[in-house]
Amino acid sequence: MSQRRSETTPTRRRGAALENAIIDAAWEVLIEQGYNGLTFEAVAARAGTSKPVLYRRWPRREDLLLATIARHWRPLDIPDTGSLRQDALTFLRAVNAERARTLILLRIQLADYFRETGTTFSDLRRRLRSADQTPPLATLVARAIERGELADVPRSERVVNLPFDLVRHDMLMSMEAVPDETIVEIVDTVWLPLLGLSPHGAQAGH
Amino acid sequence: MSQRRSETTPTRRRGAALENAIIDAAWEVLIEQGYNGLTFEAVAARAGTSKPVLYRRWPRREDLLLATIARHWRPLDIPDTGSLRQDALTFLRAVNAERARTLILLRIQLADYFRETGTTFSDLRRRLRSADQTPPLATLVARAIERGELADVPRSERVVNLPFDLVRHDMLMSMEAVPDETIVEIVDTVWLPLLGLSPHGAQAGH
DNA sequence: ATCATAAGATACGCACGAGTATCTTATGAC
DNA sequence: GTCATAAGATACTCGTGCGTATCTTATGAT
Repeated sequence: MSQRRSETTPTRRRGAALENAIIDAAWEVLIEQGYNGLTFEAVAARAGTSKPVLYRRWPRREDLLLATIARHWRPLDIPDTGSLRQDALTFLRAVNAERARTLILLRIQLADYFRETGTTFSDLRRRLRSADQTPPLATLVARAIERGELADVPRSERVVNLPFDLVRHDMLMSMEAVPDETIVEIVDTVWLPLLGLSPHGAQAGH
Repeated sequence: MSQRRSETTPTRRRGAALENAIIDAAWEVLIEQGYNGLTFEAVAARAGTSKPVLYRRWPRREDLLLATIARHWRPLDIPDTGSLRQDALTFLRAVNAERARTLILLRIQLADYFRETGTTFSDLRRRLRSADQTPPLATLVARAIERGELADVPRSERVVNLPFDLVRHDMLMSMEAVPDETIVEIVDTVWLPLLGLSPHGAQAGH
């Protein structure tokens, strides 16, 4: 339902309150209608304001789009549970949670934007990150090596990042959350064996 | 350049010649402009014809879209080189070749269509396939077991289909062909070890 | 030669959204 | 209380495409 002011309280929003309402509206429209549905008209209506208000702040659609995404882009915490398996499961479940999943699915939601601008999802990620970051799974593996849980041998990035790539693959194919059993299977029957670990001591994944 | 007839040869196309020209034009527009760019106006212009000609054959945009995809949907041959590794490399390289890759990337090109219709890429695949098919990698693994190259033990679908999922993941992320070294790495450092094989006897991948 | 069919061209009314102009008036600084 | 600023509303021109109506005429069957 529109946040348009009711007639009995003709209060005009200003500053951060107004801009937050617009950015929130833009995010909702983007997620529900995709990039092509993200129009000034639709966002203004959803935010209960009017087009000149948006044009004054974001003269181009790309400006509005990037401001919207930047507001919702937050890196995930990297877990430290004491066990590589538990670290990986915790992290992948966080990736699969609604907020993080939605950001991954931007790869698809913004396909027309990438084509139109000749940019890529990686370009967008680089633009939004303050600095280069170690991939989270590389950090988890490094900690496991420190704990003596894993042998300190060279491993390809492909193998280290494997569970994240597989979870992301399933998300991109289904556009939905990945079942928890799938996350457990990926870690237990694919990743840990490849790393030279067995899930022998694994407890129930819940 | 449009296939519109030159004035010196005012020949009107009919039947298959006309329909093939339209479907070819539709495919080009779809691949270049995405689903939203696939308009009757754009396709008619590209095909060198006019909108009534399209509307007479395909009254709805979805009709035109599905006819276009059906014309280009062809299953890949499953290789039989005598070696699981070589079978997998050959198959994945075919997947990575332009025609097959383009069909995989429809997952992204048609994102707005799927959202609008509440359907999925899997629905589309089911609709286009004459019958349920064994996933190609399952066939390759079955043949390796028959040759005695692999132990005959139960294996999860996840593990069997892994290299295809990883190649597809990289394609969806980059919207481009996957480097050949990546395909070799996926087979040699991820898949074969998981299956209990070593690429020891592996020759150069070319 | 005749003729039914349909290709191709063009125009039309309509819907939708971009982007801007214009207006009223709420609002917060002073 | 005054006043500059901008929120919100509304209207406008323009561009684009939908889907259909109308027309001319090429074409292949007869």
